[in-house]
Amino acid sequence: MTDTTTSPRRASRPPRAPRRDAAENRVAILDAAISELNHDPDASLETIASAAGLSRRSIYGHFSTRDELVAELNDRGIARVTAALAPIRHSDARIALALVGARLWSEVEDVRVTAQLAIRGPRREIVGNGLEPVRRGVLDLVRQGVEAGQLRTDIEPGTLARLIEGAALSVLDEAVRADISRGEGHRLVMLVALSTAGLSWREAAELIDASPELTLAAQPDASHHAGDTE
Amino acid sequence: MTDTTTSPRRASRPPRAPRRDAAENRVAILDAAISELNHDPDASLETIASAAGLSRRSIYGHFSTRDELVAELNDRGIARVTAALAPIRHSDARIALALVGARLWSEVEDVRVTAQLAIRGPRREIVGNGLEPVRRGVLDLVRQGVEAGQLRTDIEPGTLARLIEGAALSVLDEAVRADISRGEGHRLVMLVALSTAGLSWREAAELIDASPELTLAAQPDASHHAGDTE
DNA sequence: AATAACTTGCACATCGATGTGCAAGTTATT
DNA sequence: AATAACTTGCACATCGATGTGCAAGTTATT
Repeated sequence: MTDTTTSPRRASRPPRAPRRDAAENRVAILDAAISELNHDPDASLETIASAAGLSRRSIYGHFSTRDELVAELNDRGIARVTAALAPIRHSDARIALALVGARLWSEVEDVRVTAQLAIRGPRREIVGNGLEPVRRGVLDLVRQGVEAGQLRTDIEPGTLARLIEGAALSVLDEAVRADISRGEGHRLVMLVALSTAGLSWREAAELIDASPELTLAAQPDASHHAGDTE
Repeated sequence: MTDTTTSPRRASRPPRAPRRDAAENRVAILDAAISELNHDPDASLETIASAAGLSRRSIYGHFSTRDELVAELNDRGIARVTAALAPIRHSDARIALALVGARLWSEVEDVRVTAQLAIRGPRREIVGNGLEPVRRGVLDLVRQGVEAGQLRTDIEPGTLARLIEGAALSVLDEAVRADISRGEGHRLVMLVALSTAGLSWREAAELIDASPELTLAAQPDASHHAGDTE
């Protein structure tokens, strides 16, 4: 049990601090869970545990139920997404939307589980609540863009916002499927977001290339092949 | 057991024909399964049975295992998709792609389960095989369009084909979520497919409005199941 | 009206997964 | 070196779901 009793009992020796390896294992479990649940949303604790290099029993030392583990995953995902998207503000809604895609992309692995949980499955409603602020943000961007005459007006903003969200998700799916490089996926998700928003592919490319924020965002490391477009 | 023993035993009275209500129940089960699995891909047989107005036990009179039921659902879905998409051929790949979206849309309810199964979950590979021909078809269309200079060239055809597929799927998701009208969804799925393919929203609208095949396809009214095969 | 086809409800076996308790081992920390 | 923190393996209880057998009921069809 990792439970750290914070309440100091008087007239008793101070309890020893929790061990470091335990904390590492906790992280290992979370990482393994993310990875396994990406492949199969119903992966068992047994599967997750062994992917983390631990026994199933040990998981219960860190999370008292499976649901608690998943909830924690979800919270972290939401926190990351929120943190990544919060600072985005731009006079050009198109650029802002592309940025949303780009930032999301850089969180792919960790965020995908959350996204999936939020969209499908019986808990959709409950889990999705945490993402509400993010969705509102995207919706606001869409509205802003529509008013500025930069985005399509043939689809109702609310719907459009969700479609953009969905389009971005398919890029994440494709990324997992085809093991896309970081740089490639980065550009891809921006292109798709802009396309869904109504731009032609040439307009999208132009916008991205002309905008320093967007090209810069592509740099942050290319763990795979950094190779430019062929 | 619905098992119709076709082998005629000599020197015995001909076995009575299977009853009609049994066939109806079978259909009811399939329909209920489609509907329930749309909400929760892991819906139990109990849930499906009661949605069909039958007892769980009765399902085993029609399907010997749960997997068999799901497999049948899947086969039907594939058959319908294949049948709906096969006749599509058009000199303009853009129109053909929009048609793909439109035809898919008209099968929404029945097809969504199949699509989900094909994309997510541990059986992805296996289930997806049946859709291979369809996917090749879309890929061919994309290639055709790229060669004709009608579609975007900044995304590799294979990837683009899957992204279009994914975009269409999000419309289906949105449809279930927001209970979109048939006519609206019809147009939506075409717009999104074309947008993902690289057209600007104005180009897409123009193309759709100028093309009789596409506008006509929108008509087929809101009548539900036009009548099951056989 | 007779009969086969079907449905239902119950009891039961089985499976995979979750979650607990405990004793015996390891390992980080003091 | 001592000790608390942690992990492990086992046994066990429980749960929800699948699948079967069977006897007793219904209902379509002849």
